[in-house]
Amino acid sequence: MKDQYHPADIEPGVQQYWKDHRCFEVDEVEDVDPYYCLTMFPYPSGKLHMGHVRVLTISDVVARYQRMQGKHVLQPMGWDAFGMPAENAAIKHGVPPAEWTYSNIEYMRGQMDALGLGYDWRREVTTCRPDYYRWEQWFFTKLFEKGLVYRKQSVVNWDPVDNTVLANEQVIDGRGWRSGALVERREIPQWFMKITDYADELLADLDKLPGWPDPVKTMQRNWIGRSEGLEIDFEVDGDYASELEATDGVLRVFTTRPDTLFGATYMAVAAEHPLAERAAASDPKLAEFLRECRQTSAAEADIETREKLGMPLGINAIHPLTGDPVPIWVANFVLMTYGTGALMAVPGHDVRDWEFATKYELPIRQVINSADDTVVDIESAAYVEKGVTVNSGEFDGLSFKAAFDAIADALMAQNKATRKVNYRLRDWGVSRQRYWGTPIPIIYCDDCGAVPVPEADLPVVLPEDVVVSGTGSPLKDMPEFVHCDCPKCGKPARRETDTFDTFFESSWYFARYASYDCDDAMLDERAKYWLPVDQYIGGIEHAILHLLYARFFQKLMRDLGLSHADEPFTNLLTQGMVLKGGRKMSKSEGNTVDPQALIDEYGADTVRLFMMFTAPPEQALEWSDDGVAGAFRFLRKLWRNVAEHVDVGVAHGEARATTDPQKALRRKTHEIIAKVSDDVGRRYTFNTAIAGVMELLNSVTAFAAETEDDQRVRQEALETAVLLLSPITPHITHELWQALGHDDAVLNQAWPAVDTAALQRDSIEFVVQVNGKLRARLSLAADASREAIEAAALADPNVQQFVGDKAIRKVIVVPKKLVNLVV
RNA sequence: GCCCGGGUGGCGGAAUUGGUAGACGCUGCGGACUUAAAAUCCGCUGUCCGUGAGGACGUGCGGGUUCGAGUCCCGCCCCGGGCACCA
Repeated sequence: MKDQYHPADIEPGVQQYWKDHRCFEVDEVEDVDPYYCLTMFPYPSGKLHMGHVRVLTISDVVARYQRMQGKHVLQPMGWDAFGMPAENAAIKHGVPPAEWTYSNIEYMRGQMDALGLGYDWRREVTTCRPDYYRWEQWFFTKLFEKGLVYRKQSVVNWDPVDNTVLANEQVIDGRGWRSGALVERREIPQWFMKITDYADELLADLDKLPGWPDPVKTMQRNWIGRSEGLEIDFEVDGDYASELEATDGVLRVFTTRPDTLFGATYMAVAAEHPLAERAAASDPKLAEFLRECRQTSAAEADIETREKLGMPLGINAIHPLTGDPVPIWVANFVLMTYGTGALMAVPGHDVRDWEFATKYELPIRQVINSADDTVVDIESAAYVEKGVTVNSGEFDGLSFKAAFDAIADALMAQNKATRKVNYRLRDWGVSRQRYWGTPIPIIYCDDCGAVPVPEADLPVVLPEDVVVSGTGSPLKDMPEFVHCDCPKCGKPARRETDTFDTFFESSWYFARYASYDCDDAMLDERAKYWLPVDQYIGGIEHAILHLLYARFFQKLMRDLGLSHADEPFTNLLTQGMVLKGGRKMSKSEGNTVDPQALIDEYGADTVRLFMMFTAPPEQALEWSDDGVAGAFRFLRKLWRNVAEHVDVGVAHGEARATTDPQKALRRKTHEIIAKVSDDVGRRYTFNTAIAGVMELLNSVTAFAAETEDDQRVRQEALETAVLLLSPITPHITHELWQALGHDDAVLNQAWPAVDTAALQRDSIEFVVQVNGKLRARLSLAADASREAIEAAALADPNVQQFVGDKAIRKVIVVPKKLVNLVV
């Protein structure tokens, strides 16, 4: 073999070997243990960025490790190919979105191959192709038939100058990114999916996912936000029957704290609430205020962080138990989309209500006292703990639960309340007023209303040869697309021009990989073979939306009989971002690193090794050019060690250790096998696994091989290093494995096993502490008795100095580790 | 604003169940080899005191629990992710 490591000479050849031998093409064979390893598929933005390289490498390492565990591993790849960037590129460069997308895919696929990623490319899925999206159109029509989709008015960001809907990302400091105009919230009709029908199951099944990180499950629980409370009806003084039609003529509010009902001193409604609009009709100041309220993006973060403002409507509600008038205000922090768009404000016992009441000098009433001796002073702050009711008439002196029940019963007896489970989770709005997406398969007929496109007419193909101008959807300007006949009555009708949210495509692609070439159904039997995904890997930024939608889709597919699994992903690994200079790598920051340049300079193995060594996968990774060079140095050192070893001679056969250096190297070899197996197989801490192999190689370097036995022990150590590294750096280890005298490929080898006999130690180092501070280290027999350990510790001169003539009060011995003398 | 993370040497990080803080790598400094450079190898590298042995301090800040806290508890500060139309 060559004595120098030249990755450019070996990597293309190894990749060709995998291709020629179809190493990563897997079918549904029996009597094997299938393992489905999946990476979140990328958006084809142009070139791979370092975040891609990181997640793709992590997945490839897992897939190759599982293969060495004897699993029948599927690792597919595809493209989340619809989305806004393609439209932006089209506006900027005049390239049709389809052409731009397909050429990006070609380029990025080549980069993935150059990284040595082991995919079954036969199964490639591209979401902008009709053979993919036809099935989600079909799926949508099935859900329509089941009543799981519906159309309603919903808020969007409206740019009044460009006359177009903007994504939250396109609103910068409250203004449209192109026009600079102040953005307003506007309501338009949109399609929704009833994810709230599945809220309870989505919540409960989180407990069936031990392989998911706890923070992700907590975020999803909080996002679903189940709360048990009471819907309370407040009569409104005056005739507002038509404004309150949706809530049976009353102002209906949801609260989780009915025990504080007597402390409600005002009501607050959203700016979009019909009562506010009615009041504004005869009050120009109020109308102006509502207009200002609407002048913000629809993003919750914007609404929640702006200054809390309000105005009285001049309308009173009537307290359902006291009969007192309660003024109704409009407030800019009340969300029309949560609950009923109205709330009862209890400033004494809610932080936000307290601040609002203080600002507008509204009354603050204490109706809860502490259950212990804590002093409650609602003049200085809201008291939000659950306690005992006061100032609540006949309901005084009750605990939270008792007051909740008593007040609920009293109201329900008068038909003024209903026990209600409320969710923070809202139904999923899937309509987008954009071109580059899946056409929503609906036809509008003046007589028949919204009619789903019949299966025989699917797919509704998105025209790809278009000019995108940036104002409005090009589909609206294409009569040949819009004009059609009603599938029900045959009269002229109009086709829906909105497209699906791109989360729609990414909510089921994991299943389609199994049935990638099925052209008569969305999924077939093969989905049952592979699903659920054993290991799913992707960015933490997807912890809520994508992962919740995919879980929802899996349940929908199950309920339509397409799949058997309740949950799509058994184990989840969320990887952190790649940073440079402490900031996210991005074009706008101007701090990107091109993976291709690195592959050209150092080879794919170095890039992979650096990515895996520099940080554990869940943490953010700080980029370092010096670190890449260090990774390359390590591979060069590994190569040189093997080259020098085989130069002496390949030494197959049992590695017998008789001398102390032989025993030490064998012990190190097997300690490292144990450590790396745990790090890769259980902990997914690839950084510490690599550190372990580095330690092993340091031991090999320090080992002088003179005898034939020495040579065998060194052979074992080097083979171990090569096998343990092979999932991470598959090209160099492919070459080195053959150099070490093997004909078969390293990727088909079994993961090495620990020889427990090699781990034996005669003595163990104990740490001696006096009052918890380290004072000595002692080498003692592994089976030393407690008394012997204590005696040896006391005999140490440094320990004696710190014990002195003080009495020993206590001795704590941690077996095989530590002894602490408390004086 | 709300939900979820994170903060350890000059740097990335390690410390897996409350038990030796700083593994491994990078950087830097010193040395070997070389005509020279590259490459490679060896030594040192948390701060302070000390020739040394060793000692004091030290894991964002302030308190607490414990024989013992980077790790657990309470209160803060700062940074990152998400907030439903970026993907």
